[in-house]
Amino acid sequence: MRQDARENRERILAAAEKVFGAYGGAGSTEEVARRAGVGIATVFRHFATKEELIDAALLRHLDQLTERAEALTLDTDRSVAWQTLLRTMIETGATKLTLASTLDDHGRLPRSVATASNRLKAAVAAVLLQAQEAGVVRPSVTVEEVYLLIRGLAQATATMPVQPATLDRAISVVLTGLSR
Amino acid sequence: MRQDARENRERILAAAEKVFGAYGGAGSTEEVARRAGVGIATVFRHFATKEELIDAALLRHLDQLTERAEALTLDTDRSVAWQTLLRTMIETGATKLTLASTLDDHGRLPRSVATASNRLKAAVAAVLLQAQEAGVVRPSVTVEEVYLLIRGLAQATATMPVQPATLDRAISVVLTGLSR
Amino acid sequence: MRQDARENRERILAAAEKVFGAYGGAGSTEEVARRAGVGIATVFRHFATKEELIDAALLRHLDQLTERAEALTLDTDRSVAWQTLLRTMIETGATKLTLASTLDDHGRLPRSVATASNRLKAAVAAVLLQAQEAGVVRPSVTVEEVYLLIRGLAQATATMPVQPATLDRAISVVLTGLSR
Amino acid sequence: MRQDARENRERILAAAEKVFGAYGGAGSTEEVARRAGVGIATVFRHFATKEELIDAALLRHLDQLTERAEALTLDTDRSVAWQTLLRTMIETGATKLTLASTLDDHGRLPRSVATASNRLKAAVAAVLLQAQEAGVVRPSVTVEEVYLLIRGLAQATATMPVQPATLDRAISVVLTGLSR
DNA sequence: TATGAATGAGTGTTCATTCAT
DNA sequence: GATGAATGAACACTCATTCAT
Repeated sequence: MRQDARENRERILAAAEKVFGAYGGAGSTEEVARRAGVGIATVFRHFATKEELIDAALLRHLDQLTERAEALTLDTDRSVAWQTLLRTMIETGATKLTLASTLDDHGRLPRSVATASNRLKAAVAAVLLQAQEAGVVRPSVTVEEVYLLIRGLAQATATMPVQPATLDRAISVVLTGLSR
Repeated sequence: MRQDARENRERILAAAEKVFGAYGGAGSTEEVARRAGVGIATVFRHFATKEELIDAALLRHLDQLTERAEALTLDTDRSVAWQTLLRTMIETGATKLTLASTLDDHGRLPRSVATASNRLKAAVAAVLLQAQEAGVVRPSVTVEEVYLLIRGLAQATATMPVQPATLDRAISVVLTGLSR
Repeated sequence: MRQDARENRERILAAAEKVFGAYGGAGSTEEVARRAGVGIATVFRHFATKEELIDAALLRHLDQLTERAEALTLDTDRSVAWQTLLRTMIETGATKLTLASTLDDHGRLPRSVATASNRLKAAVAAVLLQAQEAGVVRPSVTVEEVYLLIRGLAQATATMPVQPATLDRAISVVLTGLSR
Repeated sequence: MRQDARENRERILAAAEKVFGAYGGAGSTEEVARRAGVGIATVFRHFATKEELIDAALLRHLDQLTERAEALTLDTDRSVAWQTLLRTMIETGATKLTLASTLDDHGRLPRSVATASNRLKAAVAAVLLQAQEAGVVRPSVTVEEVYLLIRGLAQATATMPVQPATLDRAISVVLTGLSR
């Protein structure tokens, strides 16, 4: 039964990511259950609260991004690694869920998510440092503003259809602005 | 009583701007009524529908921003005008733009709002052009990416507390990136 | 001003008859005001309560019918007078309003309406008596059942579209049933 | 819990029949819930809409009447069967038919209800035919006017208190009128 | 005096969460 | 352990009635 439970949990989280990603906190828990192919009570057995569910989905998402960022640390071409990181984070929409949960209860994001967020920030910082060492990014740049810029573009593209070319140009502007 | 009605309308719009700005479409109409100090039915007498209310608040906001942008066109120091515009839009536009984009996302966005949105974009384009003529911004830059960058930072700061210094640095990055 | 008030009162009553006749007690007071071309407050100045308004409209209607019935008493051909009365009462939909008000507060119709109703019943009784004297209606018949039959057909035709031919046949059945 | 749900559904329908029968479409869904002894949401889980609930209650009622009418077809004494049918439909059908007709008036009346209504009319036609064959009813009579007369008396008795004796006499008039 | 704006109680409906099977 | 039914609090919206001009 452990196995089944695990699978259910995964299915629920995946469904939650889609639902809350698409509709924000306005997405309904029943919709999540439906997409996951389980009963509503099962969702609540795994996650006591809607908020908890959103947070868990967010966590999963952040962890996945962290993994990717850490993988990029090993990349040899640091300029490429740096650009790839930015693009990846922006495009996978890291923050659709941040948006959802944050708007909901304004400013109260639970410790676990904060931690995951910091872990991600650290991973980004690592890649950033390498980029700075490689001279691709100005030394005075901090992770904070980088993170803010990434989150901004991620949210903006997540909430509105954006021409790929336009996004490219925006990213270019940021990369240029960071380089000197 | 025409006068009273006008005043109430204004109070309601102001309240709506706060409420929907803070909580997005999830904000409740009753909360708007409470903050405006009127009965719930009064809100609905002025705006037949929650959506209509949101749209009206949005419109008002966009118009205010447009006005500011147009005023900046007359500024003599174009570099300052340019920087001021960005900062203003990011700082004050924050939540309203989030809301606008949320509505847009799901295909809503009535003509009037779309029009106001375009008017604003045109005003921004005007200031941008002057900045380019003054050599403050690279000629190849388009309003589109500028707009995207503004919206991104606006949304990001709206949905999460951001250190003012961090925002400043992020804006600097953007300004630099746009300048060359 | 007396004159204006009178006119308004009439206009309001006429509008009320239409509105409540068509939608029953579900018709809205504002709709009445609109159709009467007056402000809502004017309606309430004339009739303190929605119920009062409905009752007044009903009253007017009953009085008009009574007048017609009394006129028919003077008719020389009593068979024709009798048939005409039935037809008239059924077709003018005497009871649309009865229905409306009665359903609303179930069983509580105010004295004034009861009185008017009785006056009408008396007028009908007069015509009935003449018909009985003329041998057109069986002597054992009472106003009560006649009234009930009229009200029934009136309500039925008022609440559903009925083929004129069908109504004619139904009336014939009643006339026949009453005659022997 | 299938069982419980079934029971609740029945309880809700029974309550709806009472409430809407008595107050028409003006009856409130909450009142239905209260009488059924369930929460309001339970009502809406079973019937997604007030209208759906009304329709379902109507359907149930029409089906019950049809059943009774069909049973009467088997009766040996056709005169008695005929009289019983009329009486039954007028006395029990009262409010539900009012309701049905009200809905119909405004063009509602979903297919399922229309179908049930036609089935009932067919059943009545069958009993009528037998009565005509038995010489109890004139051959030229149509279901249409019979139906209209029934509906009329049903509605009239539903909307106003009527002396049983008076109703009896009215029914007698109709029966006589139909017989020759 | 007539008007139109304001009001709050009420209605249908939804949704996160709990309970019985 | 999983299910789906039940629940009540909340929300958008309506309407008879009152108030200020």
